Amino acid sequence: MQTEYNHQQIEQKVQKFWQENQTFKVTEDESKEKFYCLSMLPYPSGRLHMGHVRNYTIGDVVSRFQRLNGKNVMQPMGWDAFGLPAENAAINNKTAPAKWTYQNIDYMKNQLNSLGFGYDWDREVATCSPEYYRWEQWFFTKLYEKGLVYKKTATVNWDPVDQTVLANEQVIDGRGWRSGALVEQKEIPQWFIKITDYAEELLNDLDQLEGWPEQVKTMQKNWIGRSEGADIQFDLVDESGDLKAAGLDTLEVYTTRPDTLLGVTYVAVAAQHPLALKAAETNSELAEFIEDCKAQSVAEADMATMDKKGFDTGFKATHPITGEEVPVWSANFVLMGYGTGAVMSVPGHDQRDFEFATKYGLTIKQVISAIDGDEVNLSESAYTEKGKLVNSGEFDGLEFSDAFAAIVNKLEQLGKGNKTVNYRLRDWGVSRQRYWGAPIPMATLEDGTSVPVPEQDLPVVLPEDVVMDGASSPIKSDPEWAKTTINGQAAFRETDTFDTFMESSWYYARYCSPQSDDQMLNPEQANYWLPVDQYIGGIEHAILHLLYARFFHKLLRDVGLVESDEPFKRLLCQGMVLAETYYREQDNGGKEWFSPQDIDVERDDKGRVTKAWHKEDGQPVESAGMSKMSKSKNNGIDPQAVIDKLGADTVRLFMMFTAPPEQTLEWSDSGVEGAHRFIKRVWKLTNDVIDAGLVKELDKSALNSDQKALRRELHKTIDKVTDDLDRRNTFNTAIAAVMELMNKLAKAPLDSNEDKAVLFEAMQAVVLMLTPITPHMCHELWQMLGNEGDVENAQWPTVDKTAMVEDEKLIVVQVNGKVRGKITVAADAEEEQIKELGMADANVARFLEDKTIRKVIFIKGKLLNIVAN
RNA sequence: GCGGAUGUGCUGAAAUUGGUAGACAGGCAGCGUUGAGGUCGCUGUGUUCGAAAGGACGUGAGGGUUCAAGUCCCUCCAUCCGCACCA
Repeated sequence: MQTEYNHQQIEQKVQKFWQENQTFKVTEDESKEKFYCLSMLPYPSGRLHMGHVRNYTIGDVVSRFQRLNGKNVMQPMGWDAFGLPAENAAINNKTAPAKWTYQNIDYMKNQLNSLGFGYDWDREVATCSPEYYRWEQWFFTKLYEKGLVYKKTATVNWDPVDQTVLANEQVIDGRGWRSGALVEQKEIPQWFIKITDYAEELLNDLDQLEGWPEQVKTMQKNWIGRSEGADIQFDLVDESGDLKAAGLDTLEVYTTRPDTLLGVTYVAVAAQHPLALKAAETNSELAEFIEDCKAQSVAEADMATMDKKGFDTGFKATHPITGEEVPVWSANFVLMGYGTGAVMSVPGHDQRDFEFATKYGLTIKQVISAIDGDEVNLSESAYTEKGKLVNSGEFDGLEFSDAFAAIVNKLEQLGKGNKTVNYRLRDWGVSRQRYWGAPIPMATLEDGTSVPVPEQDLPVVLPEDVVMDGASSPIKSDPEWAKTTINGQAAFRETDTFDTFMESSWYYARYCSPQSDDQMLNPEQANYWLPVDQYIGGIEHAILHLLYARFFHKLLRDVGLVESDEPFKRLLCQGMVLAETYYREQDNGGKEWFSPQDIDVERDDKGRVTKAWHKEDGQPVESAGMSKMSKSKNNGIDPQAVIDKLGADTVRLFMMFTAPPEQTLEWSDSGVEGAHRFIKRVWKLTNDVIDAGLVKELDKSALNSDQKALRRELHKTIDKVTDDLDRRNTFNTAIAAVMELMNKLAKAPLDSNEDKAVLFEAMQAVVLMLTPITPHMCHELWQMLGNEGDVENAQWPTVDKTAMVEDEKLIVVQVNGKVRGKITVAADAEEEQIKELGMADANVARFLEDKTIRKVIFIKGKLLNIVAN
């Protein structure tokens, strides 16, 4: 008796079953191999978007696959609940950020359940809850005690109209997004964590991460940016002694090219450098230049592309080796907050210095010549290759590494410098001047000293019942909130909050003991589960989040909470989800964007889109191709609508089939429908096999050759799918293999007992193989096939190696590398025999006519290439 | 600008170790089922020459290594991601 495939009924029923049976609840079990599968936790923005659906589908497929393979699988989920959007929503909707956040969490949790993800919800964590962030605050005070936390001034974007600090994304073309005022750079004191103390280890331990994509490791390596160079001191010419009195009589610079030291023709300092400020006291033009630099972005991308500008401070520095005087300039591309705020300039051999020197008429001196003796031309650009020294006195003729060593040695003798290792990585600034974040557990005593909030006073709770006025943080504008006493002394709390990267840097560890209320982590539980076996998230987190989380793990290790060195064994970075974009030009030159769901298209006989128009008004629209689903282009597809219409299994299947996980995925309505058709075909074939009468016992010796061939296909498919899901993470090819098998199964006869037994074996395996991807349907089909127990607790199918043995092989025959024939030979045929058969092929023979055979290449079981002329 | 990736039919893609390019799907076309539409099933579908057999060409562009290159090497182009306060 056939039953109709009804996704709503099935999915609701199965989801209820999972919930009632707590199917995905896990505890530590030493008798089983553990598998910790983690997807990056979402920001509760209101509704799930397709990017979430893709990310979490991958995680759920991996989890269910590992479970079928007998592992004790933990798959938790939580909420990265602090952040800027809650503040914006609060201002717009006149609600408190906390209320908005909790409502979103409720809604999105339901959505996650409607997609059938197998989470252990008992481990749920919301990072905005005091039970969570109290441990982050505690940990921060531990780091403070260990000397890993310090305070220094750093630059922020300041909106002078709204009187508020802006995030980089709130600065558009140099102006505040709400006020439109020109944004200024402002220096304010902020807390930093010394990630640079761990730079070496963060770099070296990348080698341990065999399960990480090379590209991510490379990006991290470049980000950390270890370099070997030298710190070099330039004394300033200080006849009056004023500079010495002000402590400004030397400049220290770092360079990776000490071999070019003799080519230094000037030194540049940041606009905010004390030396520049001192010079500006008596030079109003310089003061103006420094003022202009305040309006300039400090983002690396802007720094690299902006106009290089500078101004002569009038000071002179003495070259540490030659004793020559070189001018000291102030330059907009030197940052006060990075390194020493000063650089030496070698315009002959550094492109940026070259452009600067050319612009301001500074001396350009060649000190490097090409090793191959080619002429070095410094009229158009700098010569940045490493080469042989010239015009460098006693160092002439040395090549890079000898020159490096000799010059550093000389500097050491003179007491003017030394060899150092430097990192591009900067310390982690964790202060944010915002309300919706974890309060930084520090306070200032009346004498101005900073102290950590004592453990018994934690957590410092963020008040949740607040009104946002759009400018100042409620805990900053309330004068009472900051007042406190620390160890009996009056003090003011820190009103800045933590960078939200703090919360996401240790949540993976908290999931192991989420309810622990006497310590940050329960080390026993943490060490059972950690490290995470498979971590899945967006490539956009490849550097910052993953680096901070790796750093935190090492910090947790060093306070004795975890044993491992690295948090994430294997990493998968999934690509973005794209959709078509359509627009119409508007009178004001802007574009009006239309949802792809409101557009109809016409195609030519090749299937190419020739015309597109809006469904409602019938008027044409322009296509702007595929781009990332976004509000600004109005091309987001709401997952909920698709789940309601076609079911969660269909959405999951489409997501996993359409592209390999690390590539971008293009949304396609017809593709989704195709996925739905496949699901119905599996449903129907299983029902056909059941209706024909189930034969569960298979007598392998009674099979005819077609039946044997079908079993061979089956076991080859199991073999491939297992490898694709386990080692390769190529879910798309795994599904394609099952589809191919299904096409063959659907055409197979279902008459004899042997037919039925083979089909039963095959459908059992198909259902198991699809269970990770379309779990609702498979749960139901597994029961309909008469199995005892639930598919969630079943065993992944095993490969019958004997069924895979082939007695014939197809050999491709090439002449001079081009395919001219294909022959089928016995699997155990000898090379000589295959050569004979190959040359005997009529078409092959035709191409060998009148030619002499020079060489024959034979690749066993695959190919024969006859080289002839 | 720097760093990382991607580029294959009409479209999404496959080719795992240098060995049959285009599996699997979508679209389109045709046939069947149906009163019709939809559904469902079947067939065809890289370009080009040819009645066919079969041939030539073809993996962003150009060059190279090799018996053999989508895959390795060099140069270039285009697109996407990250660049430290969005998450």
